[in-house]
Amino acid sequence: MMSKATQLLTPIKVQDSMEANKPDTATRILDVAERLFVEHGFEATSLRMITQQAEVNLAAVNYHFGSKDALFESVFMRRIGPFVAACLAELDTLEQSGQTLTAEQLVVSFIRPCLALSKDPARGGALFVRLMSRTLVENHRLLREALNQQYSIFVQRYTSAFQRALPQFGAEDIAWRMHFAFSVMFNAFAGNDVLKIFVRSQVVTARDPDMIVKHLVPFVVAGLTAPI
Amino acid sequence: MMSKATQLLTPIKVQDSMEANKPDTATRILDVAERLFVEHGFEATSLRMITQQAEVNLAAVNYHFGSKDALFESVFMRRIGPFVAACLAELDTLEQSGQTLTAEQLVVSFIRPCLALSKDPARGGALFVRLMSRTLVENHRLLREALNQQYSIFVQRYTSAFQRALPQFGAEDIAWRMHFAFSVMFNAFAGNDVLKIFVRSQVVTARDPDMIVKHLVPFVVAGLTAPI
DNA sequence: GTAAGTTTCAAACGCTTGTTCTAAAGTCAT
DNA sequence: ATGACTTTAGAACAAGCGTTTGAAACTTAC
Repeated sequence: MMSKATQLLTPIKVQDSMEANKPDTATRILDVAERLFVEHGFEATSLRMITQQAEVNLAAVNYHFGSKDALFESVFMRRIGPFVAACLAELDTLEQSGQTLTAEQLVVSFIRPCLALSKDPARGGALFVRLMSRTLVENHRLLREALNQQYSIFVQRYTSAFQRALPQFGAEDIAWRMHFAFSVMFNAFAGNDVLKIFVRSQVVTARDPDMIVKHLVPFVVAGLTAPI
Repeated sequence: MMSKATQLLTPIKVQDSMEANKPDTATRILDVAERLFVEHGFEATSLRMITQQAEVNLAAVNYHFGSKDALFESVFMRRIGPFVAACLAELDTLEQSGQTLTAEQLVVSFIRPCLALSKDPARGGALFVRLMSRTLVENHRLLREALNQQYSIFVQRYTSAFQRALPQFGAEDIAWRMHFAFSVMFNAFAGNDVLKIFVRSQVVTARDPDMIVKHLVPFVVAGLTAPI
């Protein structure tokens, strides 16, 4: 297997324009695995399902990624870095303006990257948010180990930003409200409509991202800023 | 296998007080399966894990329930009926008072049964709410088929109640806000803290149900009633 | 053209899965 | 105690799982 450093130095291969403009093996595996992990979950997705749909050999997964666990980690890591970076960039821009930030601005700084993600199929579209919500509820090894401290800066930055935006609340109140706020935002973009447990289809099944935002922002901001 | 009708007519068996006051085979399977389905998910829970922990024979699951799928359905159905009934009973009590209901009253009418569930180990404690959130994100066959229309009364009752409590909003706005409200309430009781993706432990890990409610109600009510 | 390195491929490995089968054990009314 | 019925028990089943192997095919550099 090519090392990671070697990969970066390798010149980009020009594809035969005739038959295959499809991406290379590893990328095809990542794309298919991402979709199937979201649709069926980690355990219910077999390597044979992945390799068949990606049109690669069964052994290719273990060759390129080492194991099914490592494949999941690669799928997740491919997206989370750019996503967190996008959120932090939004925060940077806001804070550089010097003005006192509102809760709404902070909410939007998180929602905007979600929205961009939802509209960009090249970055997996809305799949990654759904993958995160699945990964969360499936309580993956990945979350308890590798990932845990690596992106803690995300929560730290938002926590201190919200503490400055909502100085009337104590640290514990802020933590609770952030928990609720991010919970509803994540699930909104992931399309987890709890009420669909009880009825066949809700209005949310349309899932126009702009529509989500339009209704989501007032709800979350009101919840965050409500007097105790 | 005993038919369902026969089961209801069978007199309750007096247990030997000496060694086994543990419940009968089917109940023990249901209890263990409920816990393991919540902990590991449906696919990652094997019948052998269940039967070993329940201290019953492997074949007992297929004998009493027919299949693993049917076992899951039984686990779910055992809880959902009483839960929905509790919510509707709260609604009945409120509406019989004749007064105009507030959004907060409606929120509490849902939260109170969640709270009662969380505090009653005999009814699975907080497990059932977690099971629902897992079932939702795992997109189970059960939800797409059997369950779907059976408890639609739940959503109907809350929808019309919220429409009366918040007459300033249109039907679509109500639907969106209910989607958000129930999303955050479910995830709060299920303990799904999205931010724990990024940091090791949040304040929520304590999970004192009364603490959840104290912070949850103001957030949800503010979100529901916020001007558009 | 040769050799070294990289990637693909088919086949097989040992293991676990849900389910089934048949016999044994237990329960209960007559 | 007999016979009908219900429940438990251990063993086995075919099928699917993640992973490994070794050779073939391809690519790249000299």
